[in-house]
Amino acid sequence: MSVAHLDKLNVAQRKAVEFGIGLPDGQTAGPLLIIAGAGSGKTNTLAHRVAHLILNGADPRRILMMTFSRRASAEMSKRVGRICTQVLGQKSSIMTDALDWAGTFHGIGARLLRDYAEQIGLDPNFTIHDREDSADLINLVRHELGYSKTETRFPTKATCLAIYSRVVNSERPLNEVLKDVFPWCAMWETQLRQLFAGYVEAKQAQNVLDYDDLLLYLAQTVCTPDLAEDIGGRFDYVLVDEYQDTNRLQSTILLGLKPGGCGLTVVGDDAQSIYSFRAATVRNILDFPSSFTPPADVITLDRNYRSTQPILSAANGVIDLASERFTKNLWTERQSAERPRLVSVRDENEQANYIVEQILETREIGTTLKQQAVLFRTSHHSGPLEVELTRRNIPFVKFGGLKFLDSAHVKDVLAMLRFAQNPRDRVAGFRLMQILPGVGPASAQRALEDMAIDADPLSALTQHPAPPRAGDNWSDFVSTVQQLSARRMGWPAEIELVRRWYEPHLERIHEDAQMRQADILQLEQIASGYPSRERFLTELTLDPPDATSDQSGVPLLDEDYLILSTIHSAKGQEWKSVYLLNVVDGCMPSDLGTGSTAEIEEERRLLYVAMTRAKDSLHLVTPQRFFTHGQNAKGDRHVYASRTRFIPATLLQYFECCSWPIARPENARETEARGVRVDVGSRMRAMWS
DNA sequence: ACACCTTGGTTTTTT
DNA sequence: ACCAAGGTGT
Repeated sequence: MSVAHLDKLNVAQRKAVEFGIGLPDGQTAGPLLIIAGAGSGKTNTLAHRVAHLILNGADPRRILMMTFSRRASAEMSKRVGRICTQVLGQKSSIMTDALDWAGTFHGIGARLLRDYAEQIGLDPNFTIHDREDSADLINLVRHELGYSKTETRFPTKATCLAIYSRVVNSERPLNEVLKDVFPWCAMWETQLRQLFAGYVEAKQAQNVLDYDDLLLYLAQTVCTPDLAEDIGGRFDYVLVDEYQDTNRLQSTILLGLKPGGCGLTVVGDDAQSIYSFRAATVRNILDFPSSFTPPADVITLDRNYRSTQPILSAANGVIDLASERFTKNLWTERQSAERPRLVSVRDENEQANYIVEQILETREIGTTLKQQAVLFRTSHHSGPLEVELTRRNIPFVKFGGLKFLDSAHVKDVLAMLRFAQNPRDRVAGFRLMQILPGVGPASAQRALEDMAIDADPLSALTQHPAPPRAGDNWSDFVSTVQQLSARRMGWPAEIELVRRWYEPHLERIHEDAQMRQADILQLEQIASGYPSRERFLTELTLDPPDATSDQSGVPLLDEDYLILSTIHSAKGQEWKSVYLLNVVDGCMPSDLGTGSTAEIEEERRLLYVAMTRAKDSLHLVTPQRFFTHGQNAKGDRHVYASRTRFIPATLLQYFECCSWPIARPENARETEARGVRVDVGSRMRAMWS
């Protein structure tokens, strides 16, 4: 057996790859925790371990690989595929095709729940609500309970959902969560409890699951002895990447799947924990070894292969100031004379100009656009840059932030498909009916009520009298639903039917119907890539197309384009050149996240994650002022900003500090020489005299 | 009674 | 530039 692939690994990596493989009597490896710093070849090591397992006779169909985010999951699958090709040679495509239990916790959850639905009393036709849908449903219950008319303002639907989600994901009681995370809502504890009870009942009556249910139901399932053995027995090896991003509920699932920790490997880095707003906790990593008897083995990877020493020194400097650390500083042998740049510019427009110039310059010397990325804290920070890129015809793809699927018109079309799939889905029905002119919340509720109490909701809908002023629109709607449910035309012809029903409404409702229509045609394109309506609906909510580029749709694969990404979505990625926007207080840390020290610490780790994405060159840009688009009560248009608090004066030694554009005195003189003065005001007055 | 319009108060990051 | 209450018109 060839072990050549192991030669490229360092001692620690190799230990992690070979851990517990080749034990006598076919014993499986015990639990293993790999603490791995940024760029230490973490995913690579995991991928090698998978390849090595297969090489040593493990059945790829019985290997489960999970992570929290879709981007990380895609990266993991890609790397495993590549390593397997190298290691396994020609057999590899058969083997990697069989490795199909790879995905996010939510995606794996959805898949397992469809398999076990019958056994846990779930209708396998369940539909999945995204966050918006869940909020809408919670809002319906909120109205029913009369909480929209309270004396003082009841929390909004989004806040209610956030609280609910936090309770579920952190596995903590409501009163504690309220006290710690949502103190301003603590007075509503009783009402919230009632609201959540109603919400859960509504979901069950409508046969829908929300994101949290995918985990919650799975956790419940794997904690039921018989089923646990059955599900756990399907997998010989369970590997989890980005373990610091998991929360209590997810660790419950893991421990349920593999109570003894046999075949379980998790990889993580506490310095990169940036999802605590989703109840992720570093305690999962810290407590992992002692969750088992005997405790899990721990292997640490602290050699960085990605960045040059100056970049790494700066990043280490930032994370050194964190109040709590568990992992060691990273080291590398990649020397370079170039320190990361800290660039001061006047405002966000100059920031955009600076970045565009640098990017083009870098491309001139041979770094493609794809090897460069612009990162930012919140999605809208890239606004001015996107304008500039579009103006100068530089193609880009943006990850994170507003999605295609969030736009109203796309949601309308999807709601129709969902409603036909599952007529008990009230959120979908409620939305659809109100599209029709002359139909509002009251008429919609009445129709849905009729459907809800009927054993056959569809026939209840046909028999329901049309609302007085809805006219023909109502019967058009009903017959469209019927045709879709009858499934005569098959997929993807169905979506064309939906489009034809929706088009007149689209033109009536929206001024910019043209652009929106193009989106719907694009949705149709995407839809035709899926084998069935069910698959399309499920996979679209769990795995929506997350990249948005300027209008014309995602650039072709062979085209070169620049990457724009939120820092969160950049996790696990790397680029030759990285540009970080708005490295100023108020953006990093976001002034929304400066409440508690824990939040500030998370913002610091965020900066660390961003900086460690860079291989060769790193630019942190600090505009002296930036726009806050009217969110403060004050509504101040621009705010004067100072450098982020995470880079105090003591750390400036690690950076090359400069301002841009470089002041050129002769330019100033030129302007003055040209300086013809015009009194525009007097000309204006002259116009009217 | 209901749909639709106006006005006032918000907003991160991901599944 | 977006969502949730209250007011107005049919």
